[in-house]
Amino acid sequence: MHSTIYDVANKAAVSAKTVSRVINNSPLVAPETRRKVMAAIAELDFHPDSAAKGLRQRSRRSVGLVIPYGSDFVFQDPGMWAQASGAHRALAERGYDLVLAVPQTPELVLHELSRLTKNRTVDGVILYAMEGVDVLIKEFERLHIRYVSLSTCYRGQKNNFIDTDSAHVGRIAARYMLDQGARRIGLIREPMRFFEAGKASTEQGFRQAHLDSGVDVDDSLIVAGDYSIESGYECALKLLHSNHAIDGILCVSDPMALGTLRAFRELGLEPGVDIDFVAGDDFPTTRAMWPGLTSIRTPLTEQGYLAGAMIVDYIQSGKEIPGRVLQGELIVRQSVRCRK
Amino acid sequence: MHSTIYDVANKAAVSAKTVSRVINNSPLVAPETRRKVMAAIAELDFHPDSAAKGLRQRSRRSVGLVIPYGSDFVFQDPGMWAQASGAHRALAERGYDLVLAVPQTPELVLHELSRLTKNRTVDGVILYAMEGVDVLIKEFERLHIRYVSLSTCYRGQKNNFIDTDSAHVGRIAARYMLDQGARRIGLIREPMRFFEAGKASTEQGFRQAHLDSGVDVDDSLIVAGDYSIESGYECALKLLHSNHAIDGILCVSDPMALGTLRAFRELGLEPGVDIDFVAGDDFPTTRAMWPGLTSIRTPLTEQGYLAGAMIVDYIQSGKEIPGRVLQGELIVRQSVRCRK
DNA sequence: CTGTTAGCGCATTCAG
DNA sequence: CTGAATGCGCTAACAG
Repeated sequence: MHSTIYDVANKAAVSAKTVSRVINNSPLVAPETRRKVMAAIAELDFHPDSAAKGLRQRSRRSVGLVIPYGSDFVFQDPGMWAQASGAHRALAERGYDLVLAVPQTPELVLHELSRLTKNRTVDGVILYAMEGVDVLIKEFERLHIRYVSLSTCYRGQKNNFIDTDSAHVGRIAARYMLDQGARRIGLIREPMRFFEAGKASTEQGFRQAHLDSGVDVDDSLIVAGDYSIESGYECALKLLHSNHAIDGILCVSDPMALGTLRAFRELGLEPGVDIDFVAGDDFPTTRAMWPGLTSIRTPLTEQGYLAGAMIVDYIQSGKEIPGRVLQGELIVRQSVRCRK
Repeated sequence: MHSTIYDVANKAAVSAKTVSRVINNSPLVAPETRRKVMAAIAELDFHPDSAAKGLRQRSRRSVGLVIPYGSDFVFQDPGMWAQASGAHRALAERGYDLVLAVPQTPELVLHELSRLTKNRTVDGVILYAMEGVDVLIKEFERLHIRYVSLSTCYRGQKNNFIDTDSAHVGRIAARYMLDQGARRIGLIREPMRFFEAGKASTEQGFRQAHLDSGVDVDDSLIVAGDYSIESGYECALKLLHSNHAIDGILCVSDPMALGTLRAFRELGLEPGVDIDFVAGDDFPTTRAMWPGLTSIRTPLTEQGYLAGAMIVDYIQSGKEIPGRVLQGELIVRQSVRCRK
């Protein structure tokens, strides 16, 4: 039913090895021979068996994308999909397939990774760095599992990661709001222990911006959400109902920004009119729902793309690659009032 | 570096075949032998090579998920994630990996599928049925590519699909609105030529409900969106700005519902107070952003799950499986007024 | 219950 | 430039 390299060799009246050379683009084939072989391949609709090839070449040409927090989280966070999208594209361009691995509990992560890598289903993995992965990474290094992490896995990590600079966006967003005249800004930040402890948080940049502007930070105006819409809603209500007069809110993620907008709506507040607001992520959902929101744009798709490119480099070269840190930017629209 | 089945056999002082039996859970192994082999496996940290196994057994234990419309669409539609999530879980439970295939253009779909299936990277595929796939399906059948489609690919398809009944939800949603006293309902429906031509649309159910209630349908109140937030916004504005007095809006998808809510907000309309509204999909985004919306809930995660289960059945049995149609339901909350 | 033989489909020697 | 032999790691088919 499926034809093999020998069928092609027979039809083209050459040896199997010659066919092999043709399909692997070896230059050591006479043009005429190549033509004959190509014709036979087309005629038989021959596709080299990836398992046989992988067995021989010890490479599966595929990469696992591992997200250690269960389907519900993965499949609902748009940021994760942006990263996955970028990774998929980089891999596809390089001839690698993307295998999704979504362990249902954190305990299963290492098991899943062992399976995928040790049985050579994949040549390497891209993994989402969250609190707790540092212990896994030690295992990976011991086991020579090739990985690239999205964000850093442990303090001082030098290689094999693509990170985004949270402190930077916190700083530029807060500075902008302060420059426009806001004085009491509420911050809805990422969860307290989501990333590894060494990673600079949005809050650090937020505080730095205040320091730079000579404005005091009120600790009670800093609250941490869990990236969900609900938590954005609750954090915003908490800030808005506190008896401190809030000037504006800076919210670091898109779903949480949506929750904040719900709180605004319920309280009859219009962002850019009654209160300053900087939203996170700048994803289509919020952008299209509330046009004109000034937002933080983090290059998540690019992060995924670079991670895909990096893991392939690593796999093919065998050499670890220095990590990279990406900078987000502030997209200024109309939700922060100018009162200078 | 990696140990093989022979290393294990040596250490356990048995033959390779016996090791093979142990790792494949054959009952034909003495308990004591099994114990010895297991110990050797653990000691050597042995994992059978998936390529070698696949080559021998002619099965890769993986399934492709093919979405023929490019990354941008795929990675942004929450309904797609829900389906992907369900499919992933079903496959994981059955020991199959999920390989993502996202051809960047419709023309590349067949090529991508050929590659994945003919070179045996995957044992079968789950594919998203959209207009145009019917020609692909003929190819698949000719090539014996095993597939299960999400929704039907061509009129009269009997096997290998998991569909959802659009007409049904259109009918129950419209009937409910009519029962509550709405008389001029705008419908924001799915794109006109998104699914195969034979598939009953929401509009058909919508019309049937009107027929059942003896209420005339005004054709100008039926508009088709493209599943995006923007199109929901534009469709809603079109309906609301028409000089027909609109009672309510029925919107079949969640992102379009979000766009509709933006239109409501801009016009100062409160759903459930100033206008009736039934939203689509009932995804977290809209549900958490606007609590209290009466919504259509389509079991998309279940659809993906069943598709994953079905493709594995098909792969393992070699027999085509009769298709299934899933019914959505109406989740009644507070966005439709009762005026009886 | 266990072992031997052979070969899945391809690519790597090493010769021509 | 081309081909013959050999084996990647595993498991069917057959013995015992």
